[in-house]
Amino acid sequence: MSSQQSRAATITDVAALAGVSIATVSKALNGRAQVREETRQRVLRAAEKLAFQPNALARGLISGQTRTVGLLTSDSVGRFGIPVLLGAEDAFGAGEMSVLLCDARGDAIREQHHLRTLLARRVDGLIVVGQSTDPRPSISRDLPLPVVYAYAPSEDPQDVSFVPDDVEGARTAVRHMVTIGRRRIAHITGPTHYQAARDRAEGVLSALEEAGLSLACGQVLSGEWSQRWGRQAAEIALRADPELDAVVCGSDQIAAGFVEAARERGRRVPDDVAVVGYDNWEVLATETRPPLTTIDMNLESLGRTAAQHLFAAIDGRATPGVHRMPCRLIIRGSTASSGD
Amino acid sequence: MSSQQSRAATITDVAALAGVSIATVSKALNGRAQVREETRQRVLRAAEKLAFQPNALARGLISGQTRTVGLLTSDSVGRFGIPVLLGAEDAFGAGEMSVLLCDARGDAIREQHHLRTLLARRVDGLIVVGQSTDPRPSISRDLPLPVVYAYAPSEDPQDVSFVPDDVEGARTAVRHMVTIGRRRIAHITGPTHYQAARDRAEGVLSALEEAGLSLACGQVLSGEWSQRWGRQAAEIALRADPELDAVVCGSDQIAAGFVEAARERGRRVPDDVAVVGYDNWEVLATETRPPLTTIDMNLESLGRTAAQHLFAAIDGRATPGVHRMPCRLIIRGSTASSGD
DNA sequence: AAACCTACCTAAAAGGTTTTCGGAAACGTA
DNA sequence: TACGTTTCCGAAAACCTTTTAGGTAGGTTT
Repeated sequence: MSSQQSRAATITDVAALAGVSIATVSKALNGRAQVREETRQRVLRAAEKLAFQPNALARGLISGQTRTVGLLTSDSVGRFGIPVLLGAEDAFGAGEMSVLLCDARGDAIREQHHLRTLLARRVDGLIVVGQSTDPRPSISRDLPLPVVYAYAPSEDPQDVSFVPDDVEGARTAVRHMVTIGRRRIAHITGPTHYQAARDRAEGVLSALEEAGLSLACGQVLSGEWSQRWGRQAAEIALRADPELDAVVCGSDQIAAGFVEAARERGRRVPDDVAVVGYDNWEVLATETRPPLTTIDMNLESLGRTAAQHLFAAIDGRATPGVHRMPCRLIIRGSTASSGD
Repeated sequence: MSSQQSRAATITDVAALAGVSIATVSKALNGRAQVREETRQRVLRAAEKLAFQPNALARGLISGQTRTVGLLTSDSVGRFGIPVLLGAEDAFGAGEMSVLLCDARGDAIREQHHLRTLLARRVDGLIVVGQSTDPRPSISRDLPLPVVYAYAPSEDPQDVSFVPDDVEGARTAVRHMVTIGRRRIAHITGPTHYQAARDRAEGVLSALEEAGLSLACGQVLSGEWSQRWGRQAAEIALRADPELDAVVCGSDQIAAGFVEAARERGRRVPDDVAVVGYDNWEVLATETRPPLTTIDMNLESLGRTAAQHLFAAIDGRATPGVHRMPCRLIIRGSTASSGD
């Protein structure tokens, strides 16, 4: 504790220094009328001198508003929760809101515990961030404050949820392949017990149907969300369908594995086989050879939107239901023949 | 707002329901003596029924303690800040502390702004998380609360900082190479304007000297922190020194690039060339072929330690200075010939 | 000179909790 | 009965700020 001041200045200290009452200080500092300009200046100088910061606790006690929201995540380590978190923090940070971060580590007990302390702290609202797009139990029942779910929707349709539109995202990927002239398109993705895998497969199939094409390899190739599976699947797919000219992958990891294996087997990407990934996980997608065309779920934007919607809900204007947020196509070398 | 209760219960409501004064309620709930067991039970039942949660604002106003710490990060997107953040949240979450998250986006102005609001909220302490191990300006001067720096140390030696011991980490990597019988060891790393690159290079050189070896390739190969540079450097190094039998890389990204390029040039890893990375960035390190032996900076542990130290500092027990936290070697296939 | 207005400022209450101190009741003792 | 003890409970102050209602001083009008 090198240079710790005794204690933070209060409005009383400022009042004493400025030679006025605390009521006048409050009005001067908050821009109220009813205070002479000269007096206001005197107060301002005194506050400046004492580095006065109004105690947010006292203020919150009166107003009933803490200007704080809770961010309850179940997915600390994952790369999905973080961008959402950042988008939310971004939206709030612009104003005067602060974010109270709680990580439940996927444990319901811990989540309840955190919920209680957030309630005790009288947060104005709550954002619940999931670790996958699978629906999760609602916590909003009988809760005296607005709640918004991000990434993982609530099971209760009365709640407000924001999720990426994976079906449409996958459709976008397929349409892109069709646009660049590909006809034999396969789909390699993660475990089917993930909603994300099912949604993306659904999108792929519907877009293929629309284009009058059938799925290459005869079926969706489901495995893990790993590079290793991407490599394995590459061998399976390239053997099963030598005419294969495009692969839509369920993740960038899978796509990276595919690209690597295809390259080793002498297939040129994108000339022989075009590849599109999913997630736009930059460190991966930009480092493959060639860099990956991929679908970006706009997670930061999703987080920001969720936060903005929470503002609306705090003001009493909520729009229940699951809101599907658009994804966007990022074109890189794995589908663009003209270099990376 | 489907099922919003009118408003949270206060201690007055509990007192009325239990037929006692608010003072008695407070004492009963906080386990004070001076209250008959039967009365306590009555109060407890009333509180339970009303789902009473003591207002943390009121409580903090009295006690002068908010049981809240601020987490000020400049590195939202990076993979270094996050684990530290998690470790800190972990250490606090175990107790009753909450974390107020602020992201300055590397902007000094925004940092000042966040600092002011944290002060206004009367946080009990502050953790400042940097985005690299380069020293950063102190914010603790004349601040009326304890501050701990994590990952990026403060420029002021009076402050308390926790950083990974990169010099020793790099030495560990080299010693491992020597242990498995390698003699011609090169070092490929990131830009020298990073403290991390300089520290790791220093560690490599000192460990080589200790072992009586000289650096292969004649010099440290500095480039970017990217896979691409790892590939380029592989060509340079393998041409410059065909007898090369080990490479210590400054990051897993560089190591991944090196392994890939070496493989393509027909060098077997680890049989011909052993490779060790840095960071233990799992998604990368476990997906290369073979998986990477690497140095883990124990960032979560570092964050936890910083948080625990902040507790101590809040209690008035601080230990100024830069604390270097040990790294650990993770052995995988890129140095273990019998491995996967 | 009395009444009124305006401009500026202050006293006090409110918000919810904890803590201190005093008081009341019950009981035992002289 | 008078007094001291113990046990339990309640009144009130304190934390810091904002807001409301009221008060004072000076000037203007009748």
